[in-house]
Amino acid sequence: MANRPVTIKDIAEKLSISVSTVSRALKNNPEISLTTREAVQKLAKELKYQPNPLAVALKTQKSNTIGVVVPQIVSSFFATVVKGIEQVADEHNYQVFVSSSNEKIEKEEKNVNGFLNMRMDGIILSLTRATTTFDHILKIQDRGVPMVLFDRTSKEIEVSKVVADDAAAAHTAVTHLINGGAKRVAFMTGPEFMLFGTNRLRGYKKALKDNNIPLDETLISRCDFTYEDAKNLALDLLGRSNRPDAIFAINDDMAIGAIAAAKELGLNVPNDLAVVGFSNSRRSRYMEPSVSTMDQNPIAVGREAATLLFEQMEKTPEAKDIKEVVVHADLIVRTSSDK
Amino acid sequence: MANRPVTIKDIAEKLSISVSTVSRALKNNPEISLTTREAVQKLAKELKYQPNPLAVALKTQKSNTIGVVVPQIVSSFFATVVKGIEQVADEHNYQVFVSSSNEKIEKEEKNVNGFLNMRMDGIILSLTRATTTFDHILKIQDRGVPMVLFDRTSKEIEVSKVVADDAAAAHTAVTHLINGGAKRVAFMTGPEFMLFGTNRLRGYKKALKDNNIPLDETLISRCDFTYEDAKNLALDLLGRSNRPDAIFAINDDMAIGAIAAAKELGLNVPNDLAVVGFSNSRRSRYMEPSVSTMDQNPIAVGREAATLLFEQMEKTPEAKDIKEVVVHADLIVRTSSDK
DNA sequence: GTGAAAGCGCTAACAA
DNA sequence: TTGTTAGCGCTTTCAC
Repeated sequence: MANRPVTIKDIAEKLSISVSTVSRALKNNPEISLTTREAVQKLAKELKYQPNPLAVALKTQKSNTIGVVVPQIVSSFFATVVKGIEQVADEHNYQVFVSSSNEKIEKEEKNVNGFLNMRMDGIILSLTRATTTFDHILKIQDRGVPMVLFDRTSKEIEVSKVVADDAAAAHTAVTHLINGGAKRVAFMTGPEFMLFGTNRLRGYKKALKDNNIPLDETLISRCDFTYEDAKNLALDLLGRSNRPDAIFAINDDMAIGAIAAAKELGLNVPNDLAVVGFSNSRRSRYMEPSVSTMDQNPIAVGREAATLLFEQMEKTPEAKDIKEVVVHADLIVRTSSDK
Repeated sequence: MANRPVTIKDIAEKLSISVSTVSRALKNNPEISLTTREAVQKLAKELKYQPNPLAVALKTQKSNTIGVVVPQIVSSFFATVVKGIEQVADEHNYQVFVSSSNEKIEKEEKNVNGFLNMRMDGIILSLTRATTTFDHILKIQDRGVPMVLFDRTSKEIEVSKVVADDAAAAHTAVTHLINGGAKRVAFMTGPEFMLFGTNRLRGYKKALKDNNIPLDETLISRCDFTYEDAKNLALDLLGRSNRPDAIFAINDDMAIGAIAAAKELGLNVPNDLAVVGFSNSRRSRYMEPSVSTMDQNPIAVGREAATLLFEQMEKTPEAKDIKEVVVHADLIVRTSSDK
């Protein structure tokens, strides 16, 4: 028990050579004779030698790790973004460490500081809703550590970003509904202060305009992001005399609520009511097979963010330029399988 | 740009004292005069000194971190368990690092090795479904690093564990349905090879027996864990002449499917059909307000696992004993709010 | 009460 | 081709 890990020194002693020779041999440095190189590598394998990353990082000032801070990990959107990040980090042979700020700025600061202290080589983060002060972010730049923000970004800091095209996605979704024959498309969304809600609303309005459909403000309705609230809201919408013939819902919870309401009222989806739900992720499986979704494509968000980060890490500190990548959401059309 | 972090040496130089004095002063070592202690601490704060955890860990052979390996992070169950772990780690002033094995044993081994290399002080993990070889687990013990397994464990390794009481939970749920007046309780579950399915089935059977209700094998039905499959299965179940008057569903997807099927058939939930869904988490909000759920209590699982780990870390290597903690699921009864 | 020195495991400039 | 030395930032024994 408590078997000490094998060090470079152990190898050196067994082979009666110096540690520096071992170090070089392990890196396949051609300055070292092939014979010793092979001997070292063979023994290393036998002893299952693994370099101590702490020592390496302390010495080289680089840890081959990147840190990711997300507002919450209990969210398929963020969890999936992380997956995307891990994919490309893997390709670059970097380890990824994730921590969650739980929507609290103090935790966000703590996490960032922790990552900085750990000498991580790059940081990817998505801000808390409450983040209004940016000292900790500036500190990252101050240290010269590459960084990219995604999804929850801020105009107040100059840094590379990966964002969603909320307005364009909403435009696509609503256009799809209109092309399907809808004349009165309702928009179910959340509280006014949510930025992505505002952007999607913009796309909604533009789509109507582009199709010469007059805007009917009564079709824009807001409620909290819960199934129950959405269902009640939809019950109200669909109970009106001039009810909508289509609903664009801002997320899948709302779409599910809308469908439940429609069923309760005896409406057939999608014949009587077409629905497109904006989805964070694969949860669309909860929806009826005939409901189309806008998939926000979180894997792509993650991959783009990581790619941007690695681009920066390769550049010299002065050559770093700021980029902004927009990830497009995919419209996944599902046609009714009713008989 | 590229501002070098402040070190103990910087402080020592500014104060014209030795680094060892600074080191001691920062730890409030009473051997150091109060005057210098205060001077050092003041300057440290001014310069925003933060110890380099790499150097500390390298020197002290302890990193104040624990590692968590989960099969997947895109799962509210595991994500929530991690949250529970973080809570108690926070209380102990430990940092938590999480990595996902994506249900692949190679990745699991890689993660474990990474954590070991990083000299993490403890490891909490939940095995891949495919984990059948345990060399990497034994290596943890071999190194003398405290470890606890949760949820997905194995009888093949002697180690502390935190598990769910699947059988007892199922027993509670089914008893609840019977007490509510159900005579024919159906059990909707997944493929046969899933261990928790087997355990819950055991609880189901025992509950029937304890209530003198004869087992009707036709009420035990299996399908894949998707909404669509569950709905179809329920349509079949509920379409029978002697249909069940209650359904115990093994997870919330299935419960949702069952409810959708009931509605489609014009049955009122819970009057015509009582439903209890076994839930991983808070997703029960998708369910109708009148559906009760067994909450698996993942936060508690996480907290218990971490608590067990810290207990072990405090003990001397030889005094470590193996414990097994069972976390009980909570029955959350929701009564119909129908008017 | 404080400092000098060694060492954690590794890398790299400089010598030989 | 290989070894010696210094040092990354910190802790800790031993001296004074």
